[in-house]
Parts: sequence; structure tokens; C-alpha cells
Amino acid sequence: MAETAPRLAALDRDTLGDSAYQTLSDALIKGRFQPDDRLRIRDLAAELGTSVTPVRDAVLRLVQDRALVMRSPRDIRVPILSSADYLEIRTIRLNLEGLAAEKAADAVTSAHIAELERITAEKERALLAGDGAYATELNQVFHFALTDIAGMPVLKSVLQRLWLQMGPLIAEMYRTSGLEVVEHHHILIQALIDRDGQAAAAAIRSDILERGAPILERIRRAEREAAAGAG
Amino acid sequence: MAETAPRLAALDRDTLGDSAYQTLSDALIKGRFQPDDRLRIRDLAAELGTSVTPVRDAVLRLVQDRALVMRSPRDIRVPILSSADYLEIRTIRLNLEGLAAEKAADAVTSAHIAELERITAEKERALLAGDGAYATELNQVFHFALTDIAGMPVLKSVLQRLWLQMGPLIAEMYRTSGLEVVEHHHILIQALIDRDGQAAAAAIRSDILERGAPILERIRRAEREAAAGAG
DNA sequence: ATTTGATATATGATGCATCATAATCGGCGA
DNA sequence: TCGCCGATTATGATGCATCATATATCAAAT
Repeated sequence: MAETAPRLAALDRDTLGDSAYQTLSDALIKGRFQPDDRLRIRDLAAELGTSVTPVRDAVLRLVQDRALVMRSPRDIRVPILSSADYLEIRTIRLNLEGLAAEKAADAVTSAHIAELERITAEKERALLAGDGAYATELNQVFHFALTDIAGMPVLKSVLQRLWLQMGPLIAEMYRTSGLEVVEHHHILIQALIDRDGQAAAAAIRSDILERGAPILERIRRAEREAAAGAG
Repeated sequence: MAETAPRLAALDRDTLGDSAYQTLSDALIKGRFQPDDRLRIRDLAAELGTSVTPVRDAVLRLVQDRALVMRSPRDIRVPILSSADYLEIRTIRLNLEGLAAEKAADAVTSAHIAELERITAEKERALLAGDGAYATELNQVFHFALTDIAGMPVLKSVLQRLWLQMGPLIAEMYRTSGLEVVEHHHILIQALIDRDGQAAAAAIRSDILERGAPILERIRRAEREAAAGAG
């Protein structure tokens, strides 16, 4: 104990509960759960190799995030986002991600630019390779990088929860998309290089609107079908 | 299955965990905890008359909300908001509450107006009676009423978490404020009557900025003192 | 065969025992 | 007297037993 050497990383930072939360969040973002899927704490615990306690912790936190819903006291499910829910989240994202882009333009450095370009290039490769799950992940990384550049950790946590709510839908969208989904990223990067906050905000908003269009279409189609089915 | 009768209300089967979350949230908003206070799960459980499990559930959710922080694995505290944190939250609120006010102007009814006027009148009475805690609560009710009028439940949940983070600070501010804190509420109500979304958004933004000024001052003073004390 | 009510099962909620470890305290040596 | 090492205590994390109750199963009556 003569010295508290700055170990490379206090790796174990995570409790099992945090780990379960991360794992389930990833699964939601990657689309490994479908809307309306039912989750059972005991089953998840068996899958994760822990007792129910950490899984329960994680599930409760995800319910708090609205990333899961407790339909009845014993029925935990992946929510089915209504078109109204989706539009509301989209409106909030247009505001907040626009804000992040604007602030990022004030704080951006060349190192940040390089990082964003690296992420975008890798995302293009993933898309060309047909690896939708990886592209989804990189897309998320790109969007959250803006909040990091802007130096807005609270905003980041807010947006993470909103993304979690849309998780399964985004993953679905990426399964059928091509290179057009990076178009606005290039425009955004250029705006950041120009330190043009308004243009950066506009770029991210266009990205949200255009890539959201097919998602909204899918939701509305599902709602029409459900309405028809229920008579 | 002949019909899914809309039962009057499944009278929220609140679990003990939900109840603990509510109780602790209220305590934070009402200022019954001070920044940097340490919380002990076992103590809280004793106070609430339950086992540790529901309290742990609640505390984990509050940590997720950033309304509490785990400074070290065994040290749960009410966070000390830095001025940077506060300004970031303020920026987000300016955007989101502005958005709520704007949308509320599109959806408002005379019943809504009456409700807002009722809340404001009661808040004035509370302020005149020197009941800061009740005024704080009514202020919160007023702000969240806007998201209800706007029909934006997701936005409401986002804002609730932001308010929770500022909880102890807001309560402190209300202990020393007078009737000026309702001024913008009247302007806002008039804007809603006029269905003028821009004016409504401007009113709520002025409210946030002006009532936030003394809070920010207090934070900065505390930071200066801490810096001086640490030499 | 369909409905209905009793029974069995499934599953989250709750309480509690135990564990690991950080914080605290006490004693020993200089 | 002061400071360091080991024992003690405090406290969140984890696992698990039990409970309450929603859901599913099944038998009996019509």
C-alpha cells in the first residue's frame, strides 16, 4: 500500500446489476428483442448466470427508462411504440440533438473531427458488409459523440434513454438500409469543421427526419393492420 | 373475452418500491435532503417501515436519474450540482419546457386554463402564507401541467428527472422568494389563452432564467467558498 | 361441447441471511 | 506522543426462501 498506483483501469467498476443493465440495453438496441416480447426475470438470470437480484435491478431501471413496460404486475414486455409516442420522441430528439450539434460546433477540435470521420468510415464499411447490427451501434456512437464534444453529460443521459425506447425499431430499420444513412453525417462533419452551429443542427435534424420516415411508416402500417385485425 | 370492459381503474397496485421511490423523490423536491447528505439504505428502510429491498429498488432508480450518486461502492449521497451541471440542465429545460409551452398553446382548452389559474392562485396563497414547501410543489405541478396539456408524456418523464436532479436547490430558492415567482405564470396563461405558442415559450423561458438566477448565484458562491477553503 | 369454478403453476415482490470490502477503531512499536 | 498494522464494524451486493396473486389447467355440471 506504499503507493496507490493509477491502475490502468479500475476495471471492476461494474456491479452485476450494472452489467445486466448494459447487457439488456445492448440487446434492445441491437434488436435482439422484438416489440411485445415478454421477458422473465428468472429466465434472464439463468441466461446471464446470476441470481434474480441483479436482473431485477436492471429490469426495474429499464422500466424506469420506459425501455420495458410492466403491463400487469407479472408481465414485463418490450413496449410497442405507438406512432404518437414515436413522434413525440422524434420531436424531443430534434430539439435536443440539434442543441447538441449546435454546442458541439462551438467546442469541436480537429481530434473530434478525426474521430467522427473514423466512426463514419467504419459505419460505411459495416453497411457495405451488410452488418446492420454493427452499423446500428456505430450510428449510436456517432450521435452520442456529439454530446461528448458539446460537453453535455446530462443531455447524453437523456438521449440515451430516448434511444433505448426506440431501440428495437432502429435496429429493424438498419436491417434494410444502405449508404444513404451516412449522408447527413458527412454534412454534419463539414458544418462542424466550418464551426457553423446552425448548419450542424440542421444536418442532424434532417438525419433524424429522413431516417425516421421509414420507421414511422412501419409503425403506422402495423397500427393499421392491428386496427383491421381487431375489427 | 366477449369484451374488454374499461374497468374504472385498476387502482395502481403500487408496489412498496414505487412507494419508496415516490417518498424519496418528494423528499428531494421538498428539500428535506441537503446536497452532500449521505443516505443509508438500512436507515431509510427503518424510517419507511419496510425491508431494504424496496428502498434499494428506489435508490437504484434515483441513481439512474442522477438524483442520487454513488460516490464509492458504499457511499450514497445527494449530489452537489456544479454550476456547469446546473447550466446544462437549464439549457435543456429552456428547450424542452419551451417546446412544451408551444405545443400546449395548440392543444389548450378552457378547462386547462381554469386549472392553471387555480394552481397559480393557490401558489400565491402559499407564498403569502410563507409555505415554501407547498409553493415548490405547486410550481412543479404547474410546469408539469404544461406537458400534460401538450399531450407529451415522454417529455414529462424527461423533465421529471431533470427536476429531481435540481430538487434540493429549487426548494432552497423557494424558502426566500416572494410573489415575483408567479409573474411569468400569469404571462404564460395569457399566452395560452391567446393560443400564442411563441409567447408561451418565451414566458416559460423567462421564468426559468429569472428564477434560476439566484440559484446559479448560490451555486457559484458555494463553489468560490469551496475553492477558497481548499486553498 | 362449453362454461365455470377449483386447483396448480408461474412469477414478480418482499424480506432476510450472508458476503465482500471500505471505513473505523484499537493496540503496539518507535 | 505519533503513526502504522490488524481486528471490528458498517454497508451495499448478491443469493435465495417465501409470499401473493395472475394465469393456466382441468374437472364437473349443464
